[in-house]
Amino acid sequence: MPKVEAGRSAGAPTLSVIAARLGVSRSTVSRAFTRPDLLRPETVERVLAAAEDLSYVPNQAARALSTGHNGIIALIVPDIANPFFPPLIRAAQSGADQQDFCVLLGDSAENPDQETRLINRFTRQVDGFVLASSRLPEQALVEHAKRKPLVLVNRDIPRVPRVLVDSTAGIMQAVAHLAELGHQTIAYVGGPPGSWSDHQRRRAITAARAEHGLAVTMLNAKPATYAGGTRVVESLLASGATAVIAFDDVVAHGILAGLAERGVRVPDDFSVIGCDDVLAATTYPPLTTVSLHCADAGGIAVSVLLELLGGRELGDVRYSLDSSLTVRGTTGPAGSRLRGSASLAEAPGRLRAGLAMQTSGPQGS
Amino acid sequence: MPKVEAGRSAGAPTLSVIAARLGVSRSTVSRAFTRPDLLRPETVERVLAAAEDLSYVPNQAARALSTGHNGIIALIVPDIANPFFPPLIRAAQSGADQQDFCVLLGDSAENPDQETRLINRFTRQVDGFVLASSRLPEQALVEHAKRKPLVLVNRDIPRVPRVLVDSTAGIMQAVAHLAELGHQTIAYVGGPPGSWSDHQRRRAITAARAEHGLAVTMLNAKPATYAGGTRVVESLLASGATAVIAFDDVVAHGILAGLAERGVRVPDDFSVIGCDDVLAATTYPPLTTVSLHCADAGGIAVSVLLELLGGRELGDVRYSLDSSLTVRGTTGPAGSRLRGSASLAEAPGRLRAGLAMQTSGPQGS
DNA sequence: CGCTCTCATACAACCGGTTGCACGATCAAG
DNA sequence: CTTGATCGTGCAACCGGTTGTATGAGAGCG
Repeated sequence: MPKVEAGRSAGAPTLSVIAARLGVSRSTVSRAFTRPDLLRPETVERVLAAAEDLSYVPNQAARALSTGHNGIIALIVPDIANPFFPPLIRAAQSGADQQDFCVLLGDSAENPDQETRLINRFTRQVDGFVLASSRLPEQALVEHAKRKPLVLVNRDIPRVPRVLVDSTAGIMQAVAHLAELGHQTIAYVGGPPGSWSDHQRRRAITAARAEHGLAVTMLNAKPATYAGGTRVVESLLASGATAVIAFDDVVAHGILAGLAERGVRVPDDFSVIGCDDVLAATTYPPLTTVSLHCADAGGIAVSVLLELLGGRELGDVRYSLDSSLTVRGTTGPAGSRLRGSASLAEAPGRLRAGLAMQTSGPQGS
Repeated sequence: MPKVEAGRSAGAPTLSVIAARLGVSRSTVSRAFTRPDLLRPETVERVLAAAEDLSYVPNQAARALSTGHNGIIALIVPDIANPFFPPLIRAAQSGADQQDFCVLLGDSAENPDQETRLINRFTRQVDGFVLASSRLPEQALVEHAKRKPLVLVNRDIPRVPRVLVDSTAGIMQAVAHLAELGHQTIAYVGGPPGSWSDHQRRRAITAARAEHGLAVTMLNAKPATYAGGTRVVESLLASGATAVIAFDDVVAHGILAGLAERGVRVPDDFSVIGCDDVLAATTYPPLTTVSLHCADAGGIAVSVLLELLGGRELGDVRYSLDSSLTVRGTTGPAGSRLRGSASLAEAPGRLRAGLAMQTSGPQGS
């Protein structure tokens, strides 16, 4: 069995080998691949046949060296395991692939320093960047954008190409939906600090609150994970809310679990709305959530980047993808919560106090 | 604002620029980075300072051309969005990063042709491959392994380095667990054709069945997704089983949804066990599942690959990671299923027949 | 004081493609 | 039959590093 060499592959044939074999020059062989229109069709034919025969694969490093582009773009996300990203990554990879680009993936672990490290490392080998939900300060991003073509996802910085998954409309619909169901006090459980999406959602909720005359308690899942969602349930119930909008589907599921543990039934006693619509397919009842086009964002970001690489002048690019509420099974009419008493029996003092307060308030529908 | 050039970055300084500026030769500059021990410390100092000053970044393509290695490894998975993979990908990326390697990610969409395309495309730019759950025929993989260093995850091919997430132990425990709970007829809902994991799980179940004297119905989720899981519920109930082991957590959740739709309560009426333990954090009650060390698999695969690239001779590498059952909330004692009659009331004819058959059989516990 | 020997650095070839330009052949038009 | 355009191909420089070898300066030694 032939041993595979570590560095350059064993007998990987080069242009010269093919050229020698055919008695033509290296440039002819090269052109057979890059500019076949300059060659006699028959010559192209011969070269390709020989290449095929030797299973020749052009050396991309050499090509990159002379042409100045590598055919690679970098995609950096804060957390691959966050279900928001895989669809985005997949779309990005597929879009890149269609135009003969590869994707270098980086996971910054929600850590700006790590993100910077990755950017610096990748800079050597890629033609451009897509940074999804970057946690870097605006100034740093502007700086990087000057050095290499760069497209942001879910960061809104003027004059830096960006693709935004805009949850405003969906969140507004979510609030309206809860209002229609008769909820009067709701809560928002926020996400990680520095998250553009979180900011945007907070703003949307605040705006919608006025319109519908609701009381909104702002809480935070710390961290913004399933466990964080479960943990926040105590304050959530104490707040007197009868419905919650969560930063994302993961937190929403954590909240669902926390509610279930306390015997609070969903949607009978409490309504829960998620955000992202990436986990709908994993619970029963299925989660009412704000659907975003996160996969599209990945595809669009890549195509913008490739346009940029193609040298096109695009001006100030700012794509905004809209959103809408998808009503499924975790939202229902308000006012029935006090029937379920299991939660009261088991509830700790603070929770009970919260419920008592709630009782004295006005009850809708 | 300085325009960023498409191809090679605007004024990206090269070795020569630094060399000229310092009045030294290019090789000296180069060695300041690669072999500083050959230079006078003071010289190294000066070079590094100048490099820093000009924010010099070595051109990886040029480096790759002369050294023969790119500092990139490829990782190809069948489906990024399958929650089994993100932890694996993250571990792989992080492991690679620690040794100054980058990861090119490919998604084959469960399609062997696409997988081959990606491999061929990537071959130009990477030093080696990690193929996770490859859908390629054994022969093709052996062939590829001859050309480039390659490590498989969840494919067991002699003389090709491989890391296996072995679910046998966990599945055995799962069957034992169900037997202890008094289940006598159980079902296995299998995964995608060609999946090594599915094969392995089938074998484990078959082996365990004999030991515990259980009847096992083999079913298939088509496709092996949430929707497929939901769809298989009808035949599942018709089979007379009172518990099911699903190919993976996603299918298990689909089954949970399908059961819930029919009013079959879990775990009171029916027990469900998943596999992978990657989605436990998304339902209530939390899923009883077979825990695998999928993240570890990614990390190990990468470190094996890097050892290979380092030129180490490792012999026939075959890592096997074990598994175990994690009991959570979706499994319970058998025998109570017939109490829940909602499902009977709504059940279509075939389902009812299935239940009738079941009734005539022996009932445990 | 001259001769090694060592050390730091310079020179130049090379990695494997790409590409502007030159050259010779072919062919049509004058 | 000459002339000039056109076409196909070869030549050679170049991309930006790496690395084996040559060179020169200075230290150590007799």
